[in-house]
Amino acid sequence: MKLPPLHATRLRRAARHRFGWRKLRPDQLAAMRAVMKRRDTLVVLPTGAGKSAVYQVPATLLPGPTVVISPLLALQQDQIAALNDRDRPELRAVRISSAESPAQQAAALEDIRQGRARFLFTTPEQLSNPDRLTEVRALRPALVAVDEAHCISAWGHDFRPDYLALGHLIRGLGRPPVVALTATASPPVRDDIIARLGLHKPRVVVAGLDRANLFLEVANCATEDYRWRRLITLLGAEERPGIVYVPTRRAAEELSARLTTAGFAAEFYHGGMPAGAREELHERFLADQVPVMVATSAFGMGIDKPNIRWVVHMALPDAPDSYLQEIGRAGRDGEQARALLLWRAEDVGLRRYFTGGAPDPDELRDLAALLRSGPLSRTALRERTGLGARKLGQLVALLEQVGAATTLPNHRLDSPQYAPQPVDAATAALAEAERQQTVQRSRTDMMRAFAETRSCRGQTLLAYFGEQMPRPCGHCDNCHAGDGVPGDGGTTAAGRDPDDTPFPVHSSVRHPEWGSGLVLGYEADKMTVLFDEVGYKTLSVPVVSEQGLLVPAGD
DNA sequence: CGTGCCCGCCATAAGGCGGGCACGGTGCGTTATT
Repeated sequence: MKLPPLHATRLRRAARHRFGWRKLRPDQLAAMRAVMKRRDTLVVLPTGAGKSAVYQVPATLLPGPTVVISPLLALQQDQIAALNDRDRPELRAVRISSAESPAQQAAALEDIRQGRARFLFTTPEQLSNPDRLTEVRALRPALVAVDEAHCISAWGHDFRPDYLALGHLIRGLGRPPVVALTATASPPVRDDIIARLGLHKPRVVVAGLDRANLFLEVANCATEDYRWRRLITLLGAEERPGIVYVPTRRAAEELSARLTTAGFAAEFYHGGMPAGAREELHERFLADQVPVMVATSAFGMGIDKPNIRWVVHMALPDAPDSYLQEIGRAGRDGEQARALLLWRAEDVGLRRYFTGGAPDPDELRDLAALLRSGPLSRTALRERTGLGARKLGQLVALLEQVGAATTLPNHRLDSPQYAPQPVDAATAALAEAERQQTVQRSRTDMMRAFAETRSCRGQTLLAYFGEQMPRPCGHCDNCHAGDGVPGDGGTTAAGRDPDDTPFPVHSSVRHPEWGSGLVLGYEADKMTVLFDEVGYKTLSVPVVSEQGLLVPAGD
């Protein structure tokens, strides 16, 4: 027997009366109900599917303010404006960040305290200040919403180290229930989010990864010139606006200039531009004043625009995670949209570079030894070791993961009580770095496999995310070329015999060489398995069956 | 890992070529200076 839909009526009423949303989709409602029951929740929904609603509607019903942790100040700005435009005190949002003066920050806290505002937007960096944490804790938040939660996994290791500590920081807030939200999270990223935030038996809601109105297309480009001509062909045929993703800042500037010269008005956007210019471009794009945006991956997070007609990639992305997120910005209005990937084998080199090489064991050892001499600030460590901030961050993160370093509340770094000897710490950290890089490389391998596959791209992409699609998607180039027409159920991939799937999806298996792994999915005669140590692998089902390569493993 | 650029080399001369080298993404916050 199913229990009656607790809270559903209240949630629907709040959505309608306070936000003007007449309908809630089942996945939204399921997530909201979990939040209402004070249960930790992880929500994976595409941009524009009403992710924000999942925390905003329950927030208006809970007895206390909601702390929203969101990675980008520009993104927060839009979300705050959207809430405050409704001009209802129970929806008012304030913010604490480096963009506010101390007086403004005090006023924001006071507004929450007095019940004049319900949402407090902030960053992990703010909360990592102990005084700040105490102030926010004193507000007795009823809910913590972590927006763009995949950043924990993507940025935590070195880029924004405070993301790594977010779980501890939330505990420091008195550990209210947590709802984590993201548009793309493959199984290991989900696990990472759950582990790092310390979510307790979370309700996981995943929906809408397949986008039927998005046509997926890939072209392997033998030359740079061919890549350019394919782009021009699309620009000549399609409406505006659209986004062209390029791998480097320089490429963004050069390509937009070249396009403009060729008669296709375009702007460029990347992380090296002044904040003011970025903000202005962002707004102009939203206002339909930028027909073609040529950008690095800096552009797009939180872009909530319904009418983007196409997204072109001028290089192989680093992983299907980023790819899905970037193409997911197209066709949010439900109208037809295109995702075209123009790639070359040479693109992989840049990805290799960004993945990074092996850290220096001597540097690791010396750093571990230095930490044993007592707590030191990052600045002091930089001076003593001569390492740059980025590199030091990487090494410290690795040492933390092997128990040879710890961050104190005052931000100083210290050696834990039972830390391993520096030499052993270095060895362990090196192994950990290798494992991380192997997994990251395997993600790029999967991106390349997606680009090279001759079977349904929708199925291939979803298999990576551990979602089964029973039939070919019908909205990719390979489906349209005739392999596996959807709906007839009788040919190739669509007509797979259940006997051809020797292990259930999401079951654990063991490989003699690669160790334990998780079956993510099947498409055509291939199966995708995510191994703990070596990352993603695609195996031939007949070979696995004939040679008994995999055996079931306990969880 | 791959690309693009500079430099020097060779030597009928001019331009072509090889070696060497720099560069390559994502942003919070703080602080010193205009």
